Amino acid sequence: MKPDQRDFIDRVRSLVMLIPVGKVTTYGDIARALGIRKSARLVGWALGKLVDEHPLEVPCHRVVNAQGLLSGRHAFPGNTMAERLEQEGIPFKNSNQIDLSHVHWTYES
DNA sequence: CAAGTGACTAGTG
DNA sequence: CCACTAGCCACTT
Repeated sequence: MKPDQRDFIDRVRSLVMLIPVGKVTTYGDIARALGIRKSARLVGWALGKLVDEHPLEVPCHRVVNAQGLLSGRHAFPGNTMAERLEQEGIPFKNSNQIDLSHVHWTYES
């Protein structure tokens, strides 16, 4: 793997580690925090790598798309993503969509 | 090298 | 609210 890709993945990892328990953020929010607003797809790509490399220490399940849909649920075994969110008290609208309005966390400070 | 496909999003009608 | 689009870039075919 290329060094710049390695760096990108590591930067995504450090940002994902900041998401508080019981809160979630979106691919676009992470992309904005990295200064690459238009490349939200790459954040999803990086998360896929992270769930392979650090399935337990990086809370990749706390990242959903801008509509609250669990678009990454297939990268986890079985129903792990929804189970972890449920465990943390995230309010669901239905089986694969959460209610972002009360638990949406961002990097603005 | 060309074209299709995503863990995406904001804009437009 | 839904459908469609452009922009994005790694990866596969």
